Amino acid sequence: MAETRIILADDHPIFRDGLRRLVLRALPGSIVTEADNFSRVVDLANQDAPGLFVLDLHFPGFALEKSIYALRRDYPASSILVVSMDDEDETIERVMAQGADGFVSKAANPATIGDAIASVLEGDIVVVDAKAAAASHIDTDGSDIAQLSPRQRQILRQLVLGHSNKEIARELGISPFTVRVHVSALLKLLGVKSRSAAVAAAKDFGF
Amino acid sequence: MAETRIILADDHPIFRDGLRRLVLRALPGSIVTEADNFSRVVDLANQDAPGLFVLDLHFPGFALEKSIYALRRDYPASSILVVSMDDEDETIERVMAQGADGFVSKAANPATIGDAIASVLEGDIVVVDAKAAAASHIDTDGSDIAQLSPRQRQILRQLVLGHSNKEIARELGISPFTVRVHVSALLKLLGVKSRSAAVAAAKDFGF
DNA sequence: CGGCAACTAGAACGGGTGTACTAATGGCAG
DNA sequence: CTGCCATTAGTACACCCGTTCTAGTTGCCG
Repeated sequence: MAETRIILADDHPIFRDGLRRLVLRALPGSIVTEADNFSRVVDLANQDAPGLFVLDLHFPGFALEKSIYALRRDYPASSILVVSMDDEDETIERVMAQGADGFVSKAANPATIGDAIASVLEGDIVVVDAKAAAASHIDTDGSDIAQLSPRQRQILRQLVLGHSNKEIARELGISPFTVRVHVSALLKLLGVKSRSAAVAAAKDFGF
Repeated sequence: MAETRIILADDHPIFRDGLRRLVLRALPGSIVTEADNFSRVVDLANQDAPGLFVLDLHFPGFALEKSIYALRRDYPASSILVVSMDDEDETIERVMAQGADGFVSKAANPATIGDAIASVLEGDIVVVDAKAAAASHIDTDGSDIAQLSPRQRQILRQLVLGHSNKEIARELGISPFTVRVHVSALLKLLGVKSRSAAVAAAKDFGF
């Protein structure tokens, strides 16, 4: 719950984004900084030693047989978690032998990765290979959103843009009163009590 | 802007999540359904032929030399975009030769992938290899959020949970008046005009 | 120690939000 | 054709939100 600093390195923007979301979910209130190459990782760590490194296994400047060891030496108080596409047993062994605190396959489901992040920061040693990853049967969470009427989805999109009822009315060419009817119905369907919560729910789905 | 249906297939949950967000950004109002294996893709397409398939190159049940052709044949009106980690020239050639409408490297930055999705749906043929992907210099968008005070970040976390000022006050053990002061300051710093917009901004960052 | 920033609390005001009604229209399935 | 649902519009009411004040208390940096 503290102000843990976390340095996240991966050269694939989509993956980096996904990992940041996971970290912020697993460790609410933590401060995540990102890098897409190893020298940037070192820069960031020099500015302020993090509680945790979350590292991809293949990104510019990173060398398995050197980089983990270097971080271990220079930032002994920081935990190191490696997240990799390559989850061969041999690779995992080499990573752990270099002194990492954890290894997680990128094929693992989000909840599992989140748990691993939290555990490693607690001081545990964690290994999640492809077999332990488990097929995350696809979220039916979207079902709430999928069952909205077309107009309601349209309204929801406006809410996500932070628009007021008046602005939405102008945008869609209908009365503000009508907008309120739609919003009210929307909140009931999403099972939330305020438009802010509706925005949060929609954004969780990716809206 | 219509109600375009899109089927998204990838067996890596994090990547699938990221792609869904990209699709929903690139095509607001579209309806995205997901699959982590090819037979599920076919099931979904049979229920309702999509305007676009967004497919990973390696996932259970998918065979490059058969599956793209099969979709082309059974759903001739649907566009097909392949998104792959493997962005060798030879692989791209094989994918396009099978009749895909587009190919995008997973290393591409989100904006580029989003553009590709929109273009393919417009009927264009698009190829984005690793060289065209361009290093998406890391978003400093988070800077807005990074410069918040600890208390403000704490308040923001509460906003994202959809809590009212009264609830936040109870949660943090302070007066509702004080909460309003924090929220007001927060909105100014984030450059938004309402708490809903603040939630949207925070969620975009991954909060 | 003096000044600055963060956090706290409250008053006052204008406007926004959410619910509960009534009511009318158009479309589509049975 | 009839009933149901989505959409539209309005009224009324209670409550919440966001801004702008003033003002007191920390704690830290120079």
